[in-house]
Amino acid sequence: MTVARTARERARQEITAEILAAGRAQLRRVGPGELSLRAVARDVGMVSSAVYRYFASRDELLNALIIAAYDELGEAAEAADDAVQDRDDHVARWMATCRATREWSVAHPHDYALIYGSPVPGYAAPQDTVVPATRVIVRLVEIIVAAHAAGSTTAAAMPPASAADPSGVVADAIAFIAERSDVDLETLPELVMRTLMVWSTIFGTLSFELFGHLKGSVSDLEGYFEQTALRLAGDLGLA
Amino acid sequence: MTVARTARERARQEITAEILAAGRAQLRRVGPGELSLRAVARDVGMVSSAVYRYFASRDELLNALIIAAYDELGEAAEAADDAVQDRDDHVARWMATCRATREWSVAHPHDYALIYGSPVPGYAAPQDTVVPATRVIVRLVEIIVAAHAAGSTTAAAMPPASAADPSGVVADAIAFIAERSDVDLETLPELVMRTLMVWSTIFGTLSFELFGHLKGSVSDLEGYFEQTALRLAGDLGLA
DNA sequence: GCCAGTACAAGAGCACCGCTCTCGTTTGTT
DNA sequence: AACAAACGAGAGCGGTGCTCTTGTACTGGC
Repeated sequence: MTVARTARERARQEITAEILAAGRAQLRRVGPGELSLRAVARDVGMVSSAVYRYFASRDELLNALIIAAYDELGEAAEAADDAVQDRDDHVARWMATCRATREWSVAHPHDYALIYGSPVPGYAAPQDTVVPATRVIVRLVEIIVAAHAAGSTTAAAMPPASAADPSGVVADAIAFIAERSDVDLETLPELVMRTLMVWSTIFGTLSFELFGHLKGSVSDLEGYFEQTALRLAGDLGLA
Repeated sequence: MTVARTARERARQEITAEILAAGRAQLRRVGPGELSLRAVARDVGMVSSAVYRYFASRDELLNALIIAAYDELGEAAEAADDAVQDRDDHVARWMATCRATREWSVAHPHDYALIYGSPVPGYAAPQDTVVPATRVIVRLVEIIVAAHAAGSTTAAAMPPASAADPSGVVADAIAFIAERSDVDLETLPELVMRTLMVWSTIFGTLSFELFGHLKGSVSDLEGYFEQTALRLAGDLGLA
């Protein structure tokens, strides 16, 4: 896989990694919109045109950085869940995963903006970002499913009287999960609906925090996120 | 207020409005990051340096566009609520306001990205954006308060057993509302907490939709938003 | 071991960007 | 009428993404 045959191939891999690292370093200082390919080139001691041997355009470089950011965030979230001793304490696992997600986001605001802010390249995210982008939500779904399999309250599985059956709008999401795991959620459309909503709430909350929309309304941002995550766990029936 | 004394002042107002309009027109084609002050100048038949007589920098122009976008969105949301005949049908008012918010956002994706995407200028949003930015949430709070004053179920006013008292983290938000209206929510911290969460869910959902994060999970985006808004109304006790 | 062929880094250059400065001209005030 | 302020145009600076050309170092086949 990562075996580098010739010296040239090895060098190519190393330099590609160096450019990527310089890009990530620059993202610690400036936002995605201000990230300059020329500046990255300078940081690695190259002339700007040389970088084009490794990335066809600035957008392609940004795309690689997007994938790296998704992977790092997914890694952090999964590690936090894995670290929970009692695998049956689903609330603890949920909170650990949520906390890790926020902590990574707060620590890497520009990376967060890169993946969850307004898309800078085109509108269509390239296909190769899909898998790394799903790591956090896939893990969250695993926790939710485990909790419900263990007999957590099915309160969240019942739609409110006023709302229509969500089967139609969540069909794609159910298929999405079915493709990626052996979990079949077809009999729990309301739970899937709630999961999508909770997912939106988590990243809506983080976007609000990181983009400054909570300024003036919430000062204890960590405490607010904690309270939010707790209520979301309750909404999902993670007793 | 808008009375223009001299011809020069009148011209200044008109040209400022022209520049702003050209900027908004450009936002229909490109995103905030690609908005070019020089292109805006060309559109209004000026040389780029002349624009600096009206806006000190590109960021200041963007800031004016942000305020305009906030105001347009707030206007759309308020108009939708005002159009509901039965003022006591709080669910109808809630849904109308939510729908209008989504409709404006979908119709103006670049304006949406400008105000709810990653902030392009600095980190601190200038003070003069605060008031227009609050129009939607202030209206939503009015509906929620009206519903609870009318005796809607107080289910949402009770925190789940597992979650701590949210009074601490929502204190600023309560003060924020108290400053802007004669509503006192100090006795309903859980409702305020839920309102903040719901607010995050709405814009988290819209950001996910507009920034492409629901691609592959939800195809009927309008239906999904509708179902989401209905459940949020339920969560808030808008019986 | 030599020789194509190829990957590579560097440099010049293009069009565009935000922004500054200067220079006449127009407008409003005294 | 005289002065000052506001204004539009132009040139120019340093920066950007990207392309093209040029010379060089490496690689695989003979």
